[in-house]
Amino acid sequence: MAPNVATGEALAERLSAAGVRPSPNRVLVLEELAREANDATAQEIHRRLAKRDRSVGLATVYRALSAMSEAGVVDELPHGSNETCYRLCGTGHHHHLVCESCHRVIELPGCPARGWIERGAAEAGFVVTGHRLEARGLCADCRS
Amino acid sequence: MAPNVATGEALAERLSAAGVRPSPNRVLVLEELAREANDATAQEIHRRLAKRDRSVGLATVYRALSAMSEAGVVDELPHGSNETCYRLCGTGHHHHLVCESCHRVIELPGCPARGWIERGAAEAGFVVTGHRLEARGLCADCRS
DNA sequence: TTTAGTGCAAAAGTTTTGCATGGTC
DNA sequence: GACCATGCAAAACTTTTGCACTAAA
Repeated sequence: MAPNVATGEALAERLSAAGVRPSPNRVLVLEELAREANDATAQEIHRRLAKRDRSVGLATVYRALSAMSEAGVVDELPHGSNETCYRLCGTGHHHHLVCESCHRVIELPGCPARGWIERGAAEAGFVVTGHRLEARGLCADCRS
Repeated sequence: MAPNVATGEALAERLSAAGVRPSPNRVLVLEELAREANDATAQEIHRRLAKRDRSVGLATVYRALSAMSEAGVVDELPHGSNETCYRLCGTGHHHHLVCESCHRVIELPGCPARGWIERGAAEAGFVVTGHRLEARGLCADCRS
């Protein structure tokens, strides 16, 4: 089954709501991301769209992801490598558990870190603007 | 004052202990990192060494940082941008609070996330191999 | 008519690799 | 000699930018 069932229209609305004009290409990029349960790079999305005869210029893919990430429509998951991964996630505050081997992504809802960070930050005279928590592991499939 | 007072010898020992042969160039790179309270990229280290007439080939800097990071001697802090930052940190488990404006780095000792991750992972059938938590904020200086 | 979006090619920037050389065990 | 570390230059890649063109408000 499709990992993230969402029509183009629903996704377009999501863009509008976030203040990003839902141009055809942006919706295509977001659709492609919605078909992927895990994460994907700009290059991957570009390649996949091309394979489906929905080719979108690479620069446009980058610009689209950038805009959507800025607007909070997609998450940026920079897990270590030198390419940026993107994912279409749930809307609540959550963190990620990523399989090191197959890149499967699990959302962990909630957060254990907020208060802890605030306390440490106050001590150091910092004002916290955000945080990211990412866990690595091996999924059941990749362990066997 | 030097942010991280450490002689070349002490650093060399640290490398040996981690199973990285303390070649002169590796020690130079590590020394340069020790002079920096916050974080630095491979390019920065390369540039700074050159300025101090201790020039080390760029490829060597990359290879050194790679090896030391692998061995756990230095931390890799991939905070978003497309360049990798490195830092010479304390040895205990800790996380980082980074100033968005000046890149000042504070270590927050301890960890609020371990148990929480383990619980979520067990539910999803994952085995956890590690995690990273990074907080962003503004330091006192940058707020004024 | 004015603005925003797009494709293409070129540019910029970081990181990696190949290879020849020199040092070390 | 075998192995590791190194420098240099070239390559590989990802991402950004400039520019001309098109579609849309």
